[in-house]
Amino acid sequence: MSSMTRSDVNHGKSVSMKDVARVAGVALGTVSNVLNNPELVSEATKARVQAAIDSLGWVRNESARQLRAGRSSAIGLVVLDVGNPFFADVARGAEDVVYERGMSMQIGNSDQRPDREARLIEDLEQQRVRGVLLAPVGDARRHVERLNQRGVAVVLVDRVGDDADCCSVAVDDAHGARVAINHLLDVGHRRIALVGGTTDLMQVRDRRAGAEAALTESGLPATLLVVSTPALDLANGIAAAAQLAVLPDGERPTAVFALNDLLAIGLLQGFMTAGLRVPKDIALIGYDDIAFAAAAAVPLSSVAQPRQALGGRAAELLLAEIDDQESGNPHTHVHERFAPELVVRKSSAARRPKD
Amino acid sequence: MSSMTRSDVNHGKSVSMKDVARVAGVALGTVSNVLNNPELVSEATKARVQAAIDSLGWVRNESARQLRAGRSSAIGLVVLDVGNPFFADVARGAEDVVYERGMSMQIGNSDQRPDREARLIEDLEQQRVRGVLLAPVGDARRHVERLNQRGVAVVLVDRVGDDADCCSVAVDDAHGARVAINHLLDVGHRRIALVGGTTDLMQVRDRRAGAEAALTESGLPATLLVVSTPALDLANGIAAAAQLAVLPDGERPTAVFALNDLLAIGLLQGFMTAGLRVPKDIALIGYDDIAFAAAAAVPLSSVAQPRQALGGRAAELLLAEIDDQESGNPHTHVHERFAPELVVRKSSAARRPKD
DNA sequence: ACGTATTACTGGAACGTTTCAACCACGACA
DNA sequence: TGTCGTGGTTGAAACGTTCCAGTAATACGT
Repeated sequence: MSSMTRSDVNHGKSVSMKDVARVAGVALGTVSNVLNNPELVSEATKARVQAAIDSLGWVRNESARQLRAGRSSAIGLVVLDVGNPFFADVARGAEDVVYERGMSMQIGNSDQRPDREARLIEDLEQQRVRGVLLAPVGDARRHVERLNQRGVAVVLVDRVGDDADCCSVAVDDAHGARVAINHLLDVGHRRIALVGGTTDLMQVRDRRAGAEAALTESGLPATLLVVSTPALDLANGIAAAAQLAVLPDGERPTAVFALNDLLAIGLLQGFMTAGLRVPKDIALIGYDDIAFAAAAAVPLSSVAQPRQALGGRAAELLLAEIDDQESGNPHTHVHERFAPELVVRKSSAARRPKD
Repeated sequence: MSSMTRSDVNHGKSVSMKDVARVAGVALGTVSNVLNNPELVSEATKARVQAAIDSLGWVRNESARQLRAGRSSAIGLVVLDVGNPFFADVARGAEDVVYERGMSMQIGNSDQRPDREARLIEDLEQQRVRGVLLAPVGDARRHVERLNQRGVAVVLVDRVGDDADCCSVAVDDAHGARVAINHLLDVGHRRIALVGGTTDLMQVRDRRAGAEAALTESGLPATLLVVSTPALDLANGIAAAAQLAVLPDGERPTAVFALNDLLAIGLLQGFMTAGLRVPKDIALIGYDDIAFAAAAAVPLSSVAQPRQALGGRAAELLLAEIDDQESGNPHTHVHERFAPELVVRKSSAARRPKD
């Protein structure tokens, strides 16, 4: 029972730099220097300290480090739905940029619920993150103001933020919707449904507005049926399909513009089980062009967004603002807007004009 | 210039409880009591302190709190690929359980790279998380041992962990593969390909082993062609399809078992562009049964896993172990194994036995 | 031999919490 | 009248870092 292997070393209280210093026979400050300013320490002591660290299995305590520093080196990302590949890609794009700079990123999803969003932001504040990438549900100004006041930089993601006091990156949603609707009109549709979301989401408002504008601008005798859904996911797509499928043939829209691909894929599934054929009986176009869209039962036409670039650019803007803050440079907010691109696939194939 | 609105309040250094105490005219400890032991404080002071908090806009400093507490109230989740809906669902299941208990969860993805995995675990250690949910790439024993030694509980996710000193939740991968292969044999396939992954992933090893076992047990004169891919994602599926498509007709497998749905959907896409028809020219079956499988170009047969339950149960086990640790109870690791379920769809429809 | 740099290291303060022993006033009880 | 709780509050000591003003020792130029 007298042998002591590496594995019994750390069974008492957690080991601190003080312990390392004691074992290495140096002062606490020296240990700190080995870690943070190695050029100030002689090779010999460096080695001794390193040996002590290894033998004790010491691990830096991030809380203490942060407390002393007064701030963390992390940023937060708050998205509407991590389950949506769109946001997964945005997150990936942002993460790459953030890691590049040696910082870390904390992800949270609000599930489109304002209360959860508020709670997440509060948590991030308590953690003293340096910045927040926010894909807001509803009005973001409250959050932006609050965070700015605390010196936390904010970049709005997937949301034109020229009304708020912060940078933003977005894709021109109104334009995307306009293009989608024009395409449907082009191939001959006159009774179109727009499915998705509730108007507390800015994206939804913009896309609806774009769709309506396209319709009126066209001067064509076309109608737009708007179907709201509580969320923009597969399940709601399926439900909406059922709702549309029961309409009598002459009354049912001949094309559907879904406000995102999750909905579109759900609609597609719903139509298929209801015996409606896409695009023959009903055409379909989605939004986001997630990777699954091309592989859908009927390859899905969709409005493509540069997802990863969106996240990456957002992170870059955030880091730039943090840098400016740091160095005392004046910062002017920039609102970057990407252009969406229509990808036409089979789900909206040309229809012989019949009604 | 003498007026002072709420919004200039916090422009100097960050406000601390000491400031709150000063403004409220009480001792520091009293402020703390208002927050953590409100029943010890009179209503009058409680109100005064609260007012001070509001007017100063004080926000708790989580680092200081943690430093004092010696540990955080967070757990970490390390997954192989956040972009994969399988893990998104697992995360969701875990998150729900964790939040229920007032703790928080930090997600990281290793991208199937051992170095990234190690770095993530290191970060979590530095943050003094209470526990880690780990979907490991490669051998987890090293990590488990290290973390346990530090008093950090670990639960292995999607991985039978009876060889490691920790709890685990998993789905019986060998069984799932067996069922899939048996199904393909049943519908008449004799030249089968298995596509996916490299053997450093346990799931891959198990599924391959199960597939081989099914083949030999069947006693049928069937062959299994194994195609490795560096990752289990869409892109690799497409690449693998191209590789298979160029084989001469009599040599090409008549069915493919993809080790996950991402691959399967990629394969499907690849086959379609190569002019092969599923299931007529080549049948296809996936693994995971993610939501997109049913909506794929050809509805995808797949081996379903209880994804959310997996995550939820993992979190429960982790929290239970943490509780035991806390209360000094002895803890016995449990290895929970869920059963996968075959979902047959069109992509593996019966084939008229011809060769 | 003297001041002056330079290099390697030390010791202690500070960060913002939580916790805990001590204290005070005040009424109840003997 | 003294003693004992008791509800409300205080003050200070931790927690584990980083940072900075010193000190000690060595080398350098005059």
